[in-house]
Amino acid sequence: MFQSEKGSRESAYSLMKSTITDVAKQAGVSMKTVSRVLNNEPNVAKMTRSRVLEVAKALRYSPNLAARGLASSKSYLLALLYDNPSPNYIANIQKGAIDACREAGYHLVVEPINMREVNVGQTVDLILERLPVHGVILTPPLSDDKDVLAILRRLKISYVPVAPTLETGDVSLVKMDDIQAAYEMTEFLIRQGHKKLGFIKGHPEHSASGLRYQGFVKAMYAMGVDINMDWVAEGDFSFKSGVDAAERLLSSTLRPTAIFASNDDMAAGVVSVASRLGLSVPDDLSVGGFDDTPLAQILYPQLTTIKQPIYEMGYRAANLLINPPQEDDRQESYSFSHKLIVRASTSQKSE
Amino acid sequence: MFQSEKGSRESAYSLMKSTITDVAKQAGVSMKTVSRVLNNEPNVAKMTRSRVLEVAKALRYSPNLAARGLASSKSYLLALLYDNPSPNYIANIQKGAIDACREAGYHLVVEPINMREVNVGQTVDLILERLPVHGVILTPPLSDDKDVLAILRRLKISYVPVAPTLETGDVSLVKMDDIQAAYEMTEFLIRQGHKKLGFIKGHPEHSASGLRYQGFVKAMYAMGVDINMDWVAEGDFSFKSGVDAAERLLSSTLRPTAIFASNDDMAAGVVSVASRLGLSVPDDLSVGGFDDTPLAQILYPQLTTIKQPIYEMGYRAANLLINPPQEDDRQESYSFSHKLIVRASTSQKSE
DNA sequence: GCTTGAATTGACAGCGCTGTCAATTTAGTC
DNA sequence: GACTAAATTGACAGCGCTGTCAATTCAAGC
Repeated sequence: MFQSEKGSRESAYSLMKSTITDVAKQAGVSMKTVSRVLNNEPNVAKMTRSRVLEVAKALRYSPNLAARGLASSKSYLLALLYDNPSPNYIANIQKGAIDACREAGYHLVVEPINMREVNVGQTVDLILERLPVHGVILTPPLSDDKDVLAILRRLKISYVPVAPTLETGDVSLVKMDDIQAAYEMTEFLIRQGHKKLGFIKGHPEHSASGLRYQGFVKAMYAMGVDINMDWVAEGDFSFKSGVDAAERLLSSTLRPTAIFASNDDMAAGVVSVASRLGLSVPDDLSVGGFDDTPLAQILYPQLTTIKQPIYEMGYRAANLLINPPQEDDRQESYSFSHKLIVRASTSQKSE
Repeated sequence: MFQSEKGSRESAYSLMKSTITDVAKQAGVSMKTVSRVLNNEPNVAKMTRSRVLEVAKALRYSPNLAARGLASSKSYLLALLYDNPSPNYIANIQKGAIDACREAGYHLVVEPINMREVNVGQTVDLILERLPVHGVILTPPLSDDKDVLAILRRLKISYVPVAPTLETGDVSLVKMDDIQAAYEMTEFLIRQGHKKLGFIKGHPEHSASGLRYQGFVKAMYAMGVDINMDWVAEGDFSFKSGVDAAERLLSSTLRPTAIFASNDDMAAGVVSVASRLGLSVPDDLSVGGFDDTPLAQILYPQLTTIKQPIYEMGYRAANLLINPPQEDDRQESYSFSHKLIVRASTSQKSE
């Protein structure tokens, strides 16, 4: 029983890749039982289970993903589909997802998708038909892309959209409350004594843009402060667009005393324009951002901003794919909490 | 011959995953021949090849990665191992690698490795034993990690280190010329009339740090400018360390008129300290960075810096793994060219 | 002890593909 | 045309694992 056919595996086991057969022989059970143990299937006697586990450990056995995938048509692979928002956003989602994967022996395949391409659908189709992934994580703005969603459903691949606008109801999703977060930032600025508030919107195709604007409007309304549409500018989340918007908002003689930009990059643009115009931040102008990217702490002055639970969303998204909740305790959406981070770019309005 | 056993595949082929058997039947050849065509193996008649290709296309056939992997012990998977340098660096390497992968039907699995962990080796070992990757891309500082390299060799997994210090000779690597790049920046600053040059080193564990410093020293020497060791500071590539270093360098009455920081984040720290001290950049102090991260253009003033060929290195690294050069045209290392980008943070020294 | 159903285990086929090697066809020579 | 070597093709096994389903063991009840 302790004899292995394939040469002196015992003496050199630490250098060889052992198979499920090796473990089975050593443990004196069938391959199938080993398989059961390794997959946490029920109906294995406790004794047997622990013996197998022991042998597997001793042999440093680790299952071959390809073989598993072929036999079970599971792949232990998750895909992260993204279309380049900030590297920072992706890096964080990615880190969260990978940590969840690692706990479960899964791996993450990353696939950037260029949505400005002609055949986004075809690209996604090709990637996913070839790669037998277990599930897909979608980041904005892909979370709302009809074509992609349709393909995923057609291929019967489960997916979790991160921060989508549409809640289809048939699939779990992870999100944060952009409206509430923007509300809090706006409320904070107003409580600091600001009445002349400017706002810079994000990229029109990102669903978060609309939500953050909604939060701004809602707070202004709730706090009884008028919105001056001259102080609401379009942006696209880029630094450059923040600069452009700020130039418009700050050039007029009647300018806002605080500007809330829909993300940190644009807020950086505002700060930059302000210094060029000789305006002191925060003395002459308070600036609020959104995201809490590393940038927020690198700028001078450091940005007051909203810390998004990006890592957490990535982690949970992967987790939902790996351990899909049972029907009865499935939630439609999993919401994660943000945090208002007050730094030096905002201050009490001095009358 | 046009009859498929598995039901009406023809009528619904666009919705079904077709197998190599389907293609073989349709094309009237054996599975093996189809396999040959799909893998670009030699010894297939041209006619046959094109016919198979046609059928495959019509059937929208795409091979099952798991099955392929199992049968050939290739996996069509590349792994990117990294230990969190800047998200930006990773994002770029990743993008380059993925583009190369996509051209060849490969996919990229990303695996962050925390080098401060106790058992880095074991972690890597586990990941790679489980996941049958075709090759591994190593980013600094993993490129120089003895344990990791040893494991890779033991598992007989080919790898390409990005910007390693050690050139072992038995493996191809991609790099840029950090010494030359730092030389150019230093030379540039000197030619701008600066004689009082400060330098901030990078993280001691990253090989690039030493190289960049070497370039600085070499240029100073070549241009006949003395190095004042009081103006050479240790850093660790973080913004914070740039701030600390700058505070030291700029606090003394006899301060440098230009500071070359080993990366953009630290340069940002310098700029930040300068503004706080009321020094104008570039009038009172020129600042040079390294990397050309997005940050470089967001800062005010925008940074003069070195643009690294990060994307290109990622692309080539993946490419080298997918299409290993033949012995006779194999190069030991593939070097990519950087570029000095002059922006607003440096200026002619006014006497 | 014997029966019965539940718990546990194993035999075996086969996932979709490629490696091996033998069979067949083609081209080249005399 | 016969013969040989080269080019092309195919039959078949098997990669390492899991699903299916049948076999075996166990515990409980009479």
